[in-house]
Amino acid sequence: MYPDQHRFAMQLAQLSRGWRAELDRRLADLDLSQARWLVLLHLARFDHDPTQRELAQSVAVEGPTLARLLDSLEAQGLVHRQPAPGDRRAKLITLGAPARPLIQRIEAISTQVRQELFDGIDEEDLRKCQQVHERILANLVKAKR
Amino acid sequence: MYPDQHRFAMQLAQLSRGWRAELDRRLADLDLSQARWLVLLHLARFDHDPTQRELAQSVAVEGPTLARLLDSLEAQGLVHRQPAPGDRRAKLITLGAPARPLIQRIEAISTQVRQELFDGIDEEDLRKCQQVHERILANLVKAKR
DNA sequence: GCGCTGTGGTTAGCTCGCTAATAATTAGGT
DNA sequence: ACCTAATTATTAGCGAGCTAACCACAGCGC
Repeated sequence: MYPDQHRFAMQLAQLSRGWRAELDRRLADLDLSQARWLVLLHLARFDHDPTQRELAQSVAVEGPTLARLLDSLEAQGLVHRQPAPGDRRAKLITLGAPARPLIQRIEAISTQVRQELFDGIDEEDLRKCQQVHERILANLVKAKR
Repeated sequence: MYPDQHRFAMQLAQLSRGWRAELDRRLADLDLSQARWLVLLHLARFDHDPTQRELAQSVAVEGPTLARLLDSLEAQGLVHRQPAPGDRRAKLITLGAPARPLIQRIEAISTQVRQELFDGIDEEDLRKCQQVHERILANLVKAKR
């Protein structure tokens, strides 16, 4: 048991906030905050038009959080909500035409940031780190019950 | 270059949110959200009464964020703001008497959570993971300029 | 001593996460 | 067929982070 474990959670919070802030900074001229960008990317990666529920799970966010993001994305004309055939409760989310070119730029910028932030980190260590994260996430699920 | 790096930031966000939520859940009966708890812990670890500035840096939070947290902690009688001798702008933050027993319980619970979440993770991997985090934080500072 | 610049703290207002409660609809059990 | 359960999305409201703008005071140069 080494002594710095109690810093772990704080490190996580700091990292997460800092990473997001840096992205926000570079995406500022696109009128897109990171939360909205993330929705677009996930949406673009689906091979079919997802329901809000599916999209929310993919982005790892709760329903209401996504709903509000979609409100603003829809207002910008970047996505559309369409009635889902076969289930009148659900809505399918589709990418609006103006979103396509944006997504290219977003993908480029986020990749760029990622590369800068991973600079000097051994790839093997990075992979291990992600495994640690996965494990903690799994433990988190266990803890909840 | 392996393909899952783009998940890293999302993993971070999910972890950070999940960890905090789990702590919140277990600390609910103390009338303390995790942000406030964290302030108390940092405060307790100082060897002198810090100014708000010092405390904010320790907690890794901006000034205004801390100010509001202190408002509510002070309202609960858990901390006090006292004029700093020698600088009439600054205020020293001191622990209120009712905070002492709370801190014991908080420390116990957070240690407990930490142990559960680290379950099954090799200590060496964990350390490596923290080093990766540190490096990214450092790169983040570089990126900002 | 006087004014400029910098620093500590607060206020106001934004984003984005959450839960709880609601409405509409679907699915299941009897 | 019908009543109850569960599911989809939304609304309302809270917590916690941030920046920008502000005041009060410190520190410095001249």
